[in-house]
Amino acid sequence: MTEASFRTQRSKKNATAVPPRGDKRERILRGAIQTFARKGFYTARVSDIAKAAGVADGTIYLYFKNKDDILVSLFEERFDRLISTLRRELPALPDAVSRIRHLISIQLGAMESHRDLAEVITVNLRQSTRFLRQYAAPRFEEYLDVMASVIADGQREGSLRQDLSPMIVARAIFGSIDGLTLTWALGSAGPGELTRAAVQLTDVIVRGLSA
Amino acid sequence: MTEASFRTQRSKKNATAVPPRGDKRERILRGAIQTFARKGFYTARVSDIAKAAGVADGTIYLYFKNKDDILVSLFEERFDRLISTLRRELPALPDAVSRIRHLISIQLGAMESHRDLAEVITVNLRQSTRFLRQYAAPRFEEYLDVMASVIADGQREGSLRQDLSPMIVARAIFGSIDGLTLTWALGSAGPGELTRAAVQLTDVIVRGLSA
Amino acid sequence: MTEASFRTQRSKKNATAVPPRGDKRERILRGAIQTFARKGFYTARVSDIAKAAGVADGTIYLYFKNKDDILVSLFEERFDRLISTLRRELPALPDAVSRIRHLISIQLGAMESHRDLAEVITVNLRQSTRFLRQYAAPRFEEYLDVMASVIADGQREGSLRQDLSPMIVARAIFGSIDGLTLTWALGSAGPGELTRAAVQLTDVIVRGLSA
Amino acid sequence: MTEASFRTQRSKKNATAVPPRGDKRERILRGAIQTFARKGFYTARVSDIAKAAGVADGTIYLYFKNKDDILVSLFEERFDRLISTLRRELPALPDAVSRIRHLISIQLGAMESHRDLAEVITVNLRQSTRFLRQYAAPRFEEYLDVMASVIADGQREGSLRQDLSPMIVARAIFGSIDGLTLTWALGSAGPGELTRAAVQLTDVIVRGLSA
DNA sequence: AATGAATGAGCGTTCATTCAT
DNA sequence: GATGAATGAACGCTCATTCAT
Repeated sequence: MTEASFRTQRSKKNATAVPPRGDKRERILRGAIQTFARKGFYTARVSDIAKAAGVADGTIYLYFKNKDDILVSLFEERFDRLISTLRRELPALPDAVSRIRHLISIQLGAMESHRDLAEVITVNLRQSTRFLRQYAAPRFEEYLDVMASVIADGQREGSLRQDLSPMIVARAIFGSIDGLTLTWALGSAGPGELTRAAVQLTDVIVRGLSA
Repeated sequence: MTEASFRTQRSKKNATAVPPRGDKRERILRGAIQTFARKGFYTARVSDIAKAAGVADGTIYLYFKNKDDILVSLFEERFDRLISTLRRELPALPDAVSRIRHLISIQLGAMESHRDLAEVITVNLRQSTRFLRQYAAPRFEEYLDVMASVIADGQREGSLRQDLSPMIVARAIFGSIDGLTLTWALGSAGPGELTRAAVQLTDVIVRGLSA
Repeated sequence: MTEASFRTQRSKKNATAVPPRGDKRERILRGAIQTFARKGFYTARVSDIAKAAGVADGTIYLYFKNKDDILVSLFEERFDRLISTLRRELPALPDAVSRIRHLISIQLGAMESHRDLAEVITVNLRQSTRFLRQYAAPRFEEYLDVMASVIADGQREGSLRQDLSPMIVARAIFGSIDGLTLTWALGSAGPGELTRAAVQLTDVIVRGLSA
Repeated sequence: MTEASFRTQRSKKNATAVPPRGDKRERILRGAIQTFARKGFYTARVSDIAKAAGVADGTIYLYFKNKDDILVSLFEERFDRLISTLRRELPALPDAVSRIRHLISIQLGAMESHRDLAEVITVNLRQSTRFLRQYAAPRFEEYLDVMASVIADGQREGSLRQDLSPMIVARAIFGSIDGLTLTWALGSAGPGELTRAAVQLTDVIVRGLSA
């Protein structure tokens, strides 16, 4: 991954000029998740991904601009789903506390049911500072904003302490979720283990934030 | 980085048979921190590190087995310092709450005063799952153990809630610190910003954990 | 050439997993013969071979495991031809003396018509004792066995002296052929010079061995 | 070994400007023989030779111009001894046949009592055609001349067949000796095995050459 | 003279990407 | 669209050689 490559790669909205029809794109993404999770972004060869996806090496370049673009697209698409799920579901909940509860549960639940993806997001995404800064950070910021506004709402409601910066709290919450996910993904994960951790985490956070 | 290389590389305590005298080793480590922080582990060329350290390319191999070994040594040595600082200072403190406070402050303080190192540890270290699993995890575990035993002590003392798993709490706390560090290192960090965040974080955690 | 590499490199029958179709492999072998003959195995760069073969550097690695494997394959394939030629043709001849005559003539003839190959076999193959011992020796032994059994047959027939060890004689004959080839390949070889030498050599040997 | 390096390296009669006193030079040569025999010229590192000789790496360059020069000097000095021994002893013998006998016995005897040197001469010397052509060939020619003149003398005496080219015979004899030495050096050499082979070889050659 | 830490040119090999089929 | 053989730039590492001590 050329450091410089991040700067320009997303200049075209869609990396693929005319995305050909079919499930191949999705198969490649799945193959990439699997391969990145197993070997890491840099150690994974494009041909490994092709093999995992059951396509020829060259086919990948019909759907993605280059290797970086696979990771970027992966992150973009999966993360977008998470954000829109949250945007759709959170408003339906009555108060800040239940929203925080839901938010943590959604994120940890998503990770628990897609372990490979969890590894890719918690581990592989952090390939380089520049990648994070130039590509991931903005989208990540968006996610943190969702969190922060839940906190801010709660402060306005009066249910949460008002002496805290919503953004700092959001970062800390995100970090704690990420930390749990990471250690879970790395360890010999028992099923449901992550969900159980979620309950305790939520509990601590909610109590720590309550007015 | 060969995935397999982690398995054996640290078999000898010291990668360099007879580390020649001098400050060169330290200069190389510093050059590596700087270079990894700027470009990421994989994108950093060994010759970049050499240039940053002001030595010839070949000199690096007098002090380190290979490129991997630089990262590993980096992590090992800097992390060891953190752990031993904690092991030395924590017992002097009177109760669990002040120990948690100190622990968070030490870790965030260390990061704030060594921003490049912070980047390397929060970002570059996560190069591959296998790296984490095979090399970093054990040492990381050691660190979490220190945290967990502070929590467990507090539970025995009666100052902390007893319905929480110390290990889960430790992971979450570590994650939240790591998350703050990451966003700080990536952002345009104002001086003291991290320290300020630390206060709020500590406050939430302590309140969340209190009996 | 790692000394150790000979031990395992031939573990798979065919170094190339799925040798792609085409004449490229043969072109590379020819380029290698030319290059090794001109510069010697160690001094020849892989890129020299590629250039001589008219392929890209990387292409070589589609057909050969590594540089060593080129030399090994070269030797293996060309030597095998010689051995099977002998195995096919010798039995047709009526007596030991004519077989010896033919054998010498075949070997020297093969060398005379492939001067570069002659150089590679007489000179470059002797890169290291370990190479000879671990790889070349067995195949070489096979060749000597063919020779030795011709001698032994002659002794049984009664046409050759019986007070000599067939294997020692085979080694000496091989050496004398090799010596002539070497000096011929190194010198300013007149055409037919080697063939003329062959006649004299044969004559001496046959007379020296006759009962 | 740069191919080009042979051309110029011997331009100064003595590679070492002022050969410093002492046994170091000899120790280095012995270390080199041992190391070359074990690992081959190219695979042997200069530091290996230094270790075998019990001197520092840099010391080698006080006695030899470079790595090539070690091999060249080795060959030169040891071969010179052989040639002068022959030049001294052969004239004392009464006839061509006993001279041939002695010559073979001297050469094989020298090899048998210095196995490492035998390996170096039969194997390592053949590093590259250019080395042989530019450096070894002349001295080698000198040796062959000694042999050839013994043959020519015998032909003039009438004891040897006159229909053979003395030079071709010399090459073949040298080759046969070399072949025996090589297989002996590579194999699990029993003591005296080479001497025994010598008797048979001599016998065949003498009979083959007799008028 | 002797040392051995330091140097840096040089090369084998990998692998993302291309393109003829 | 799909393929996969071919490409060649790029880089980690080695090791002969130098030179300050």
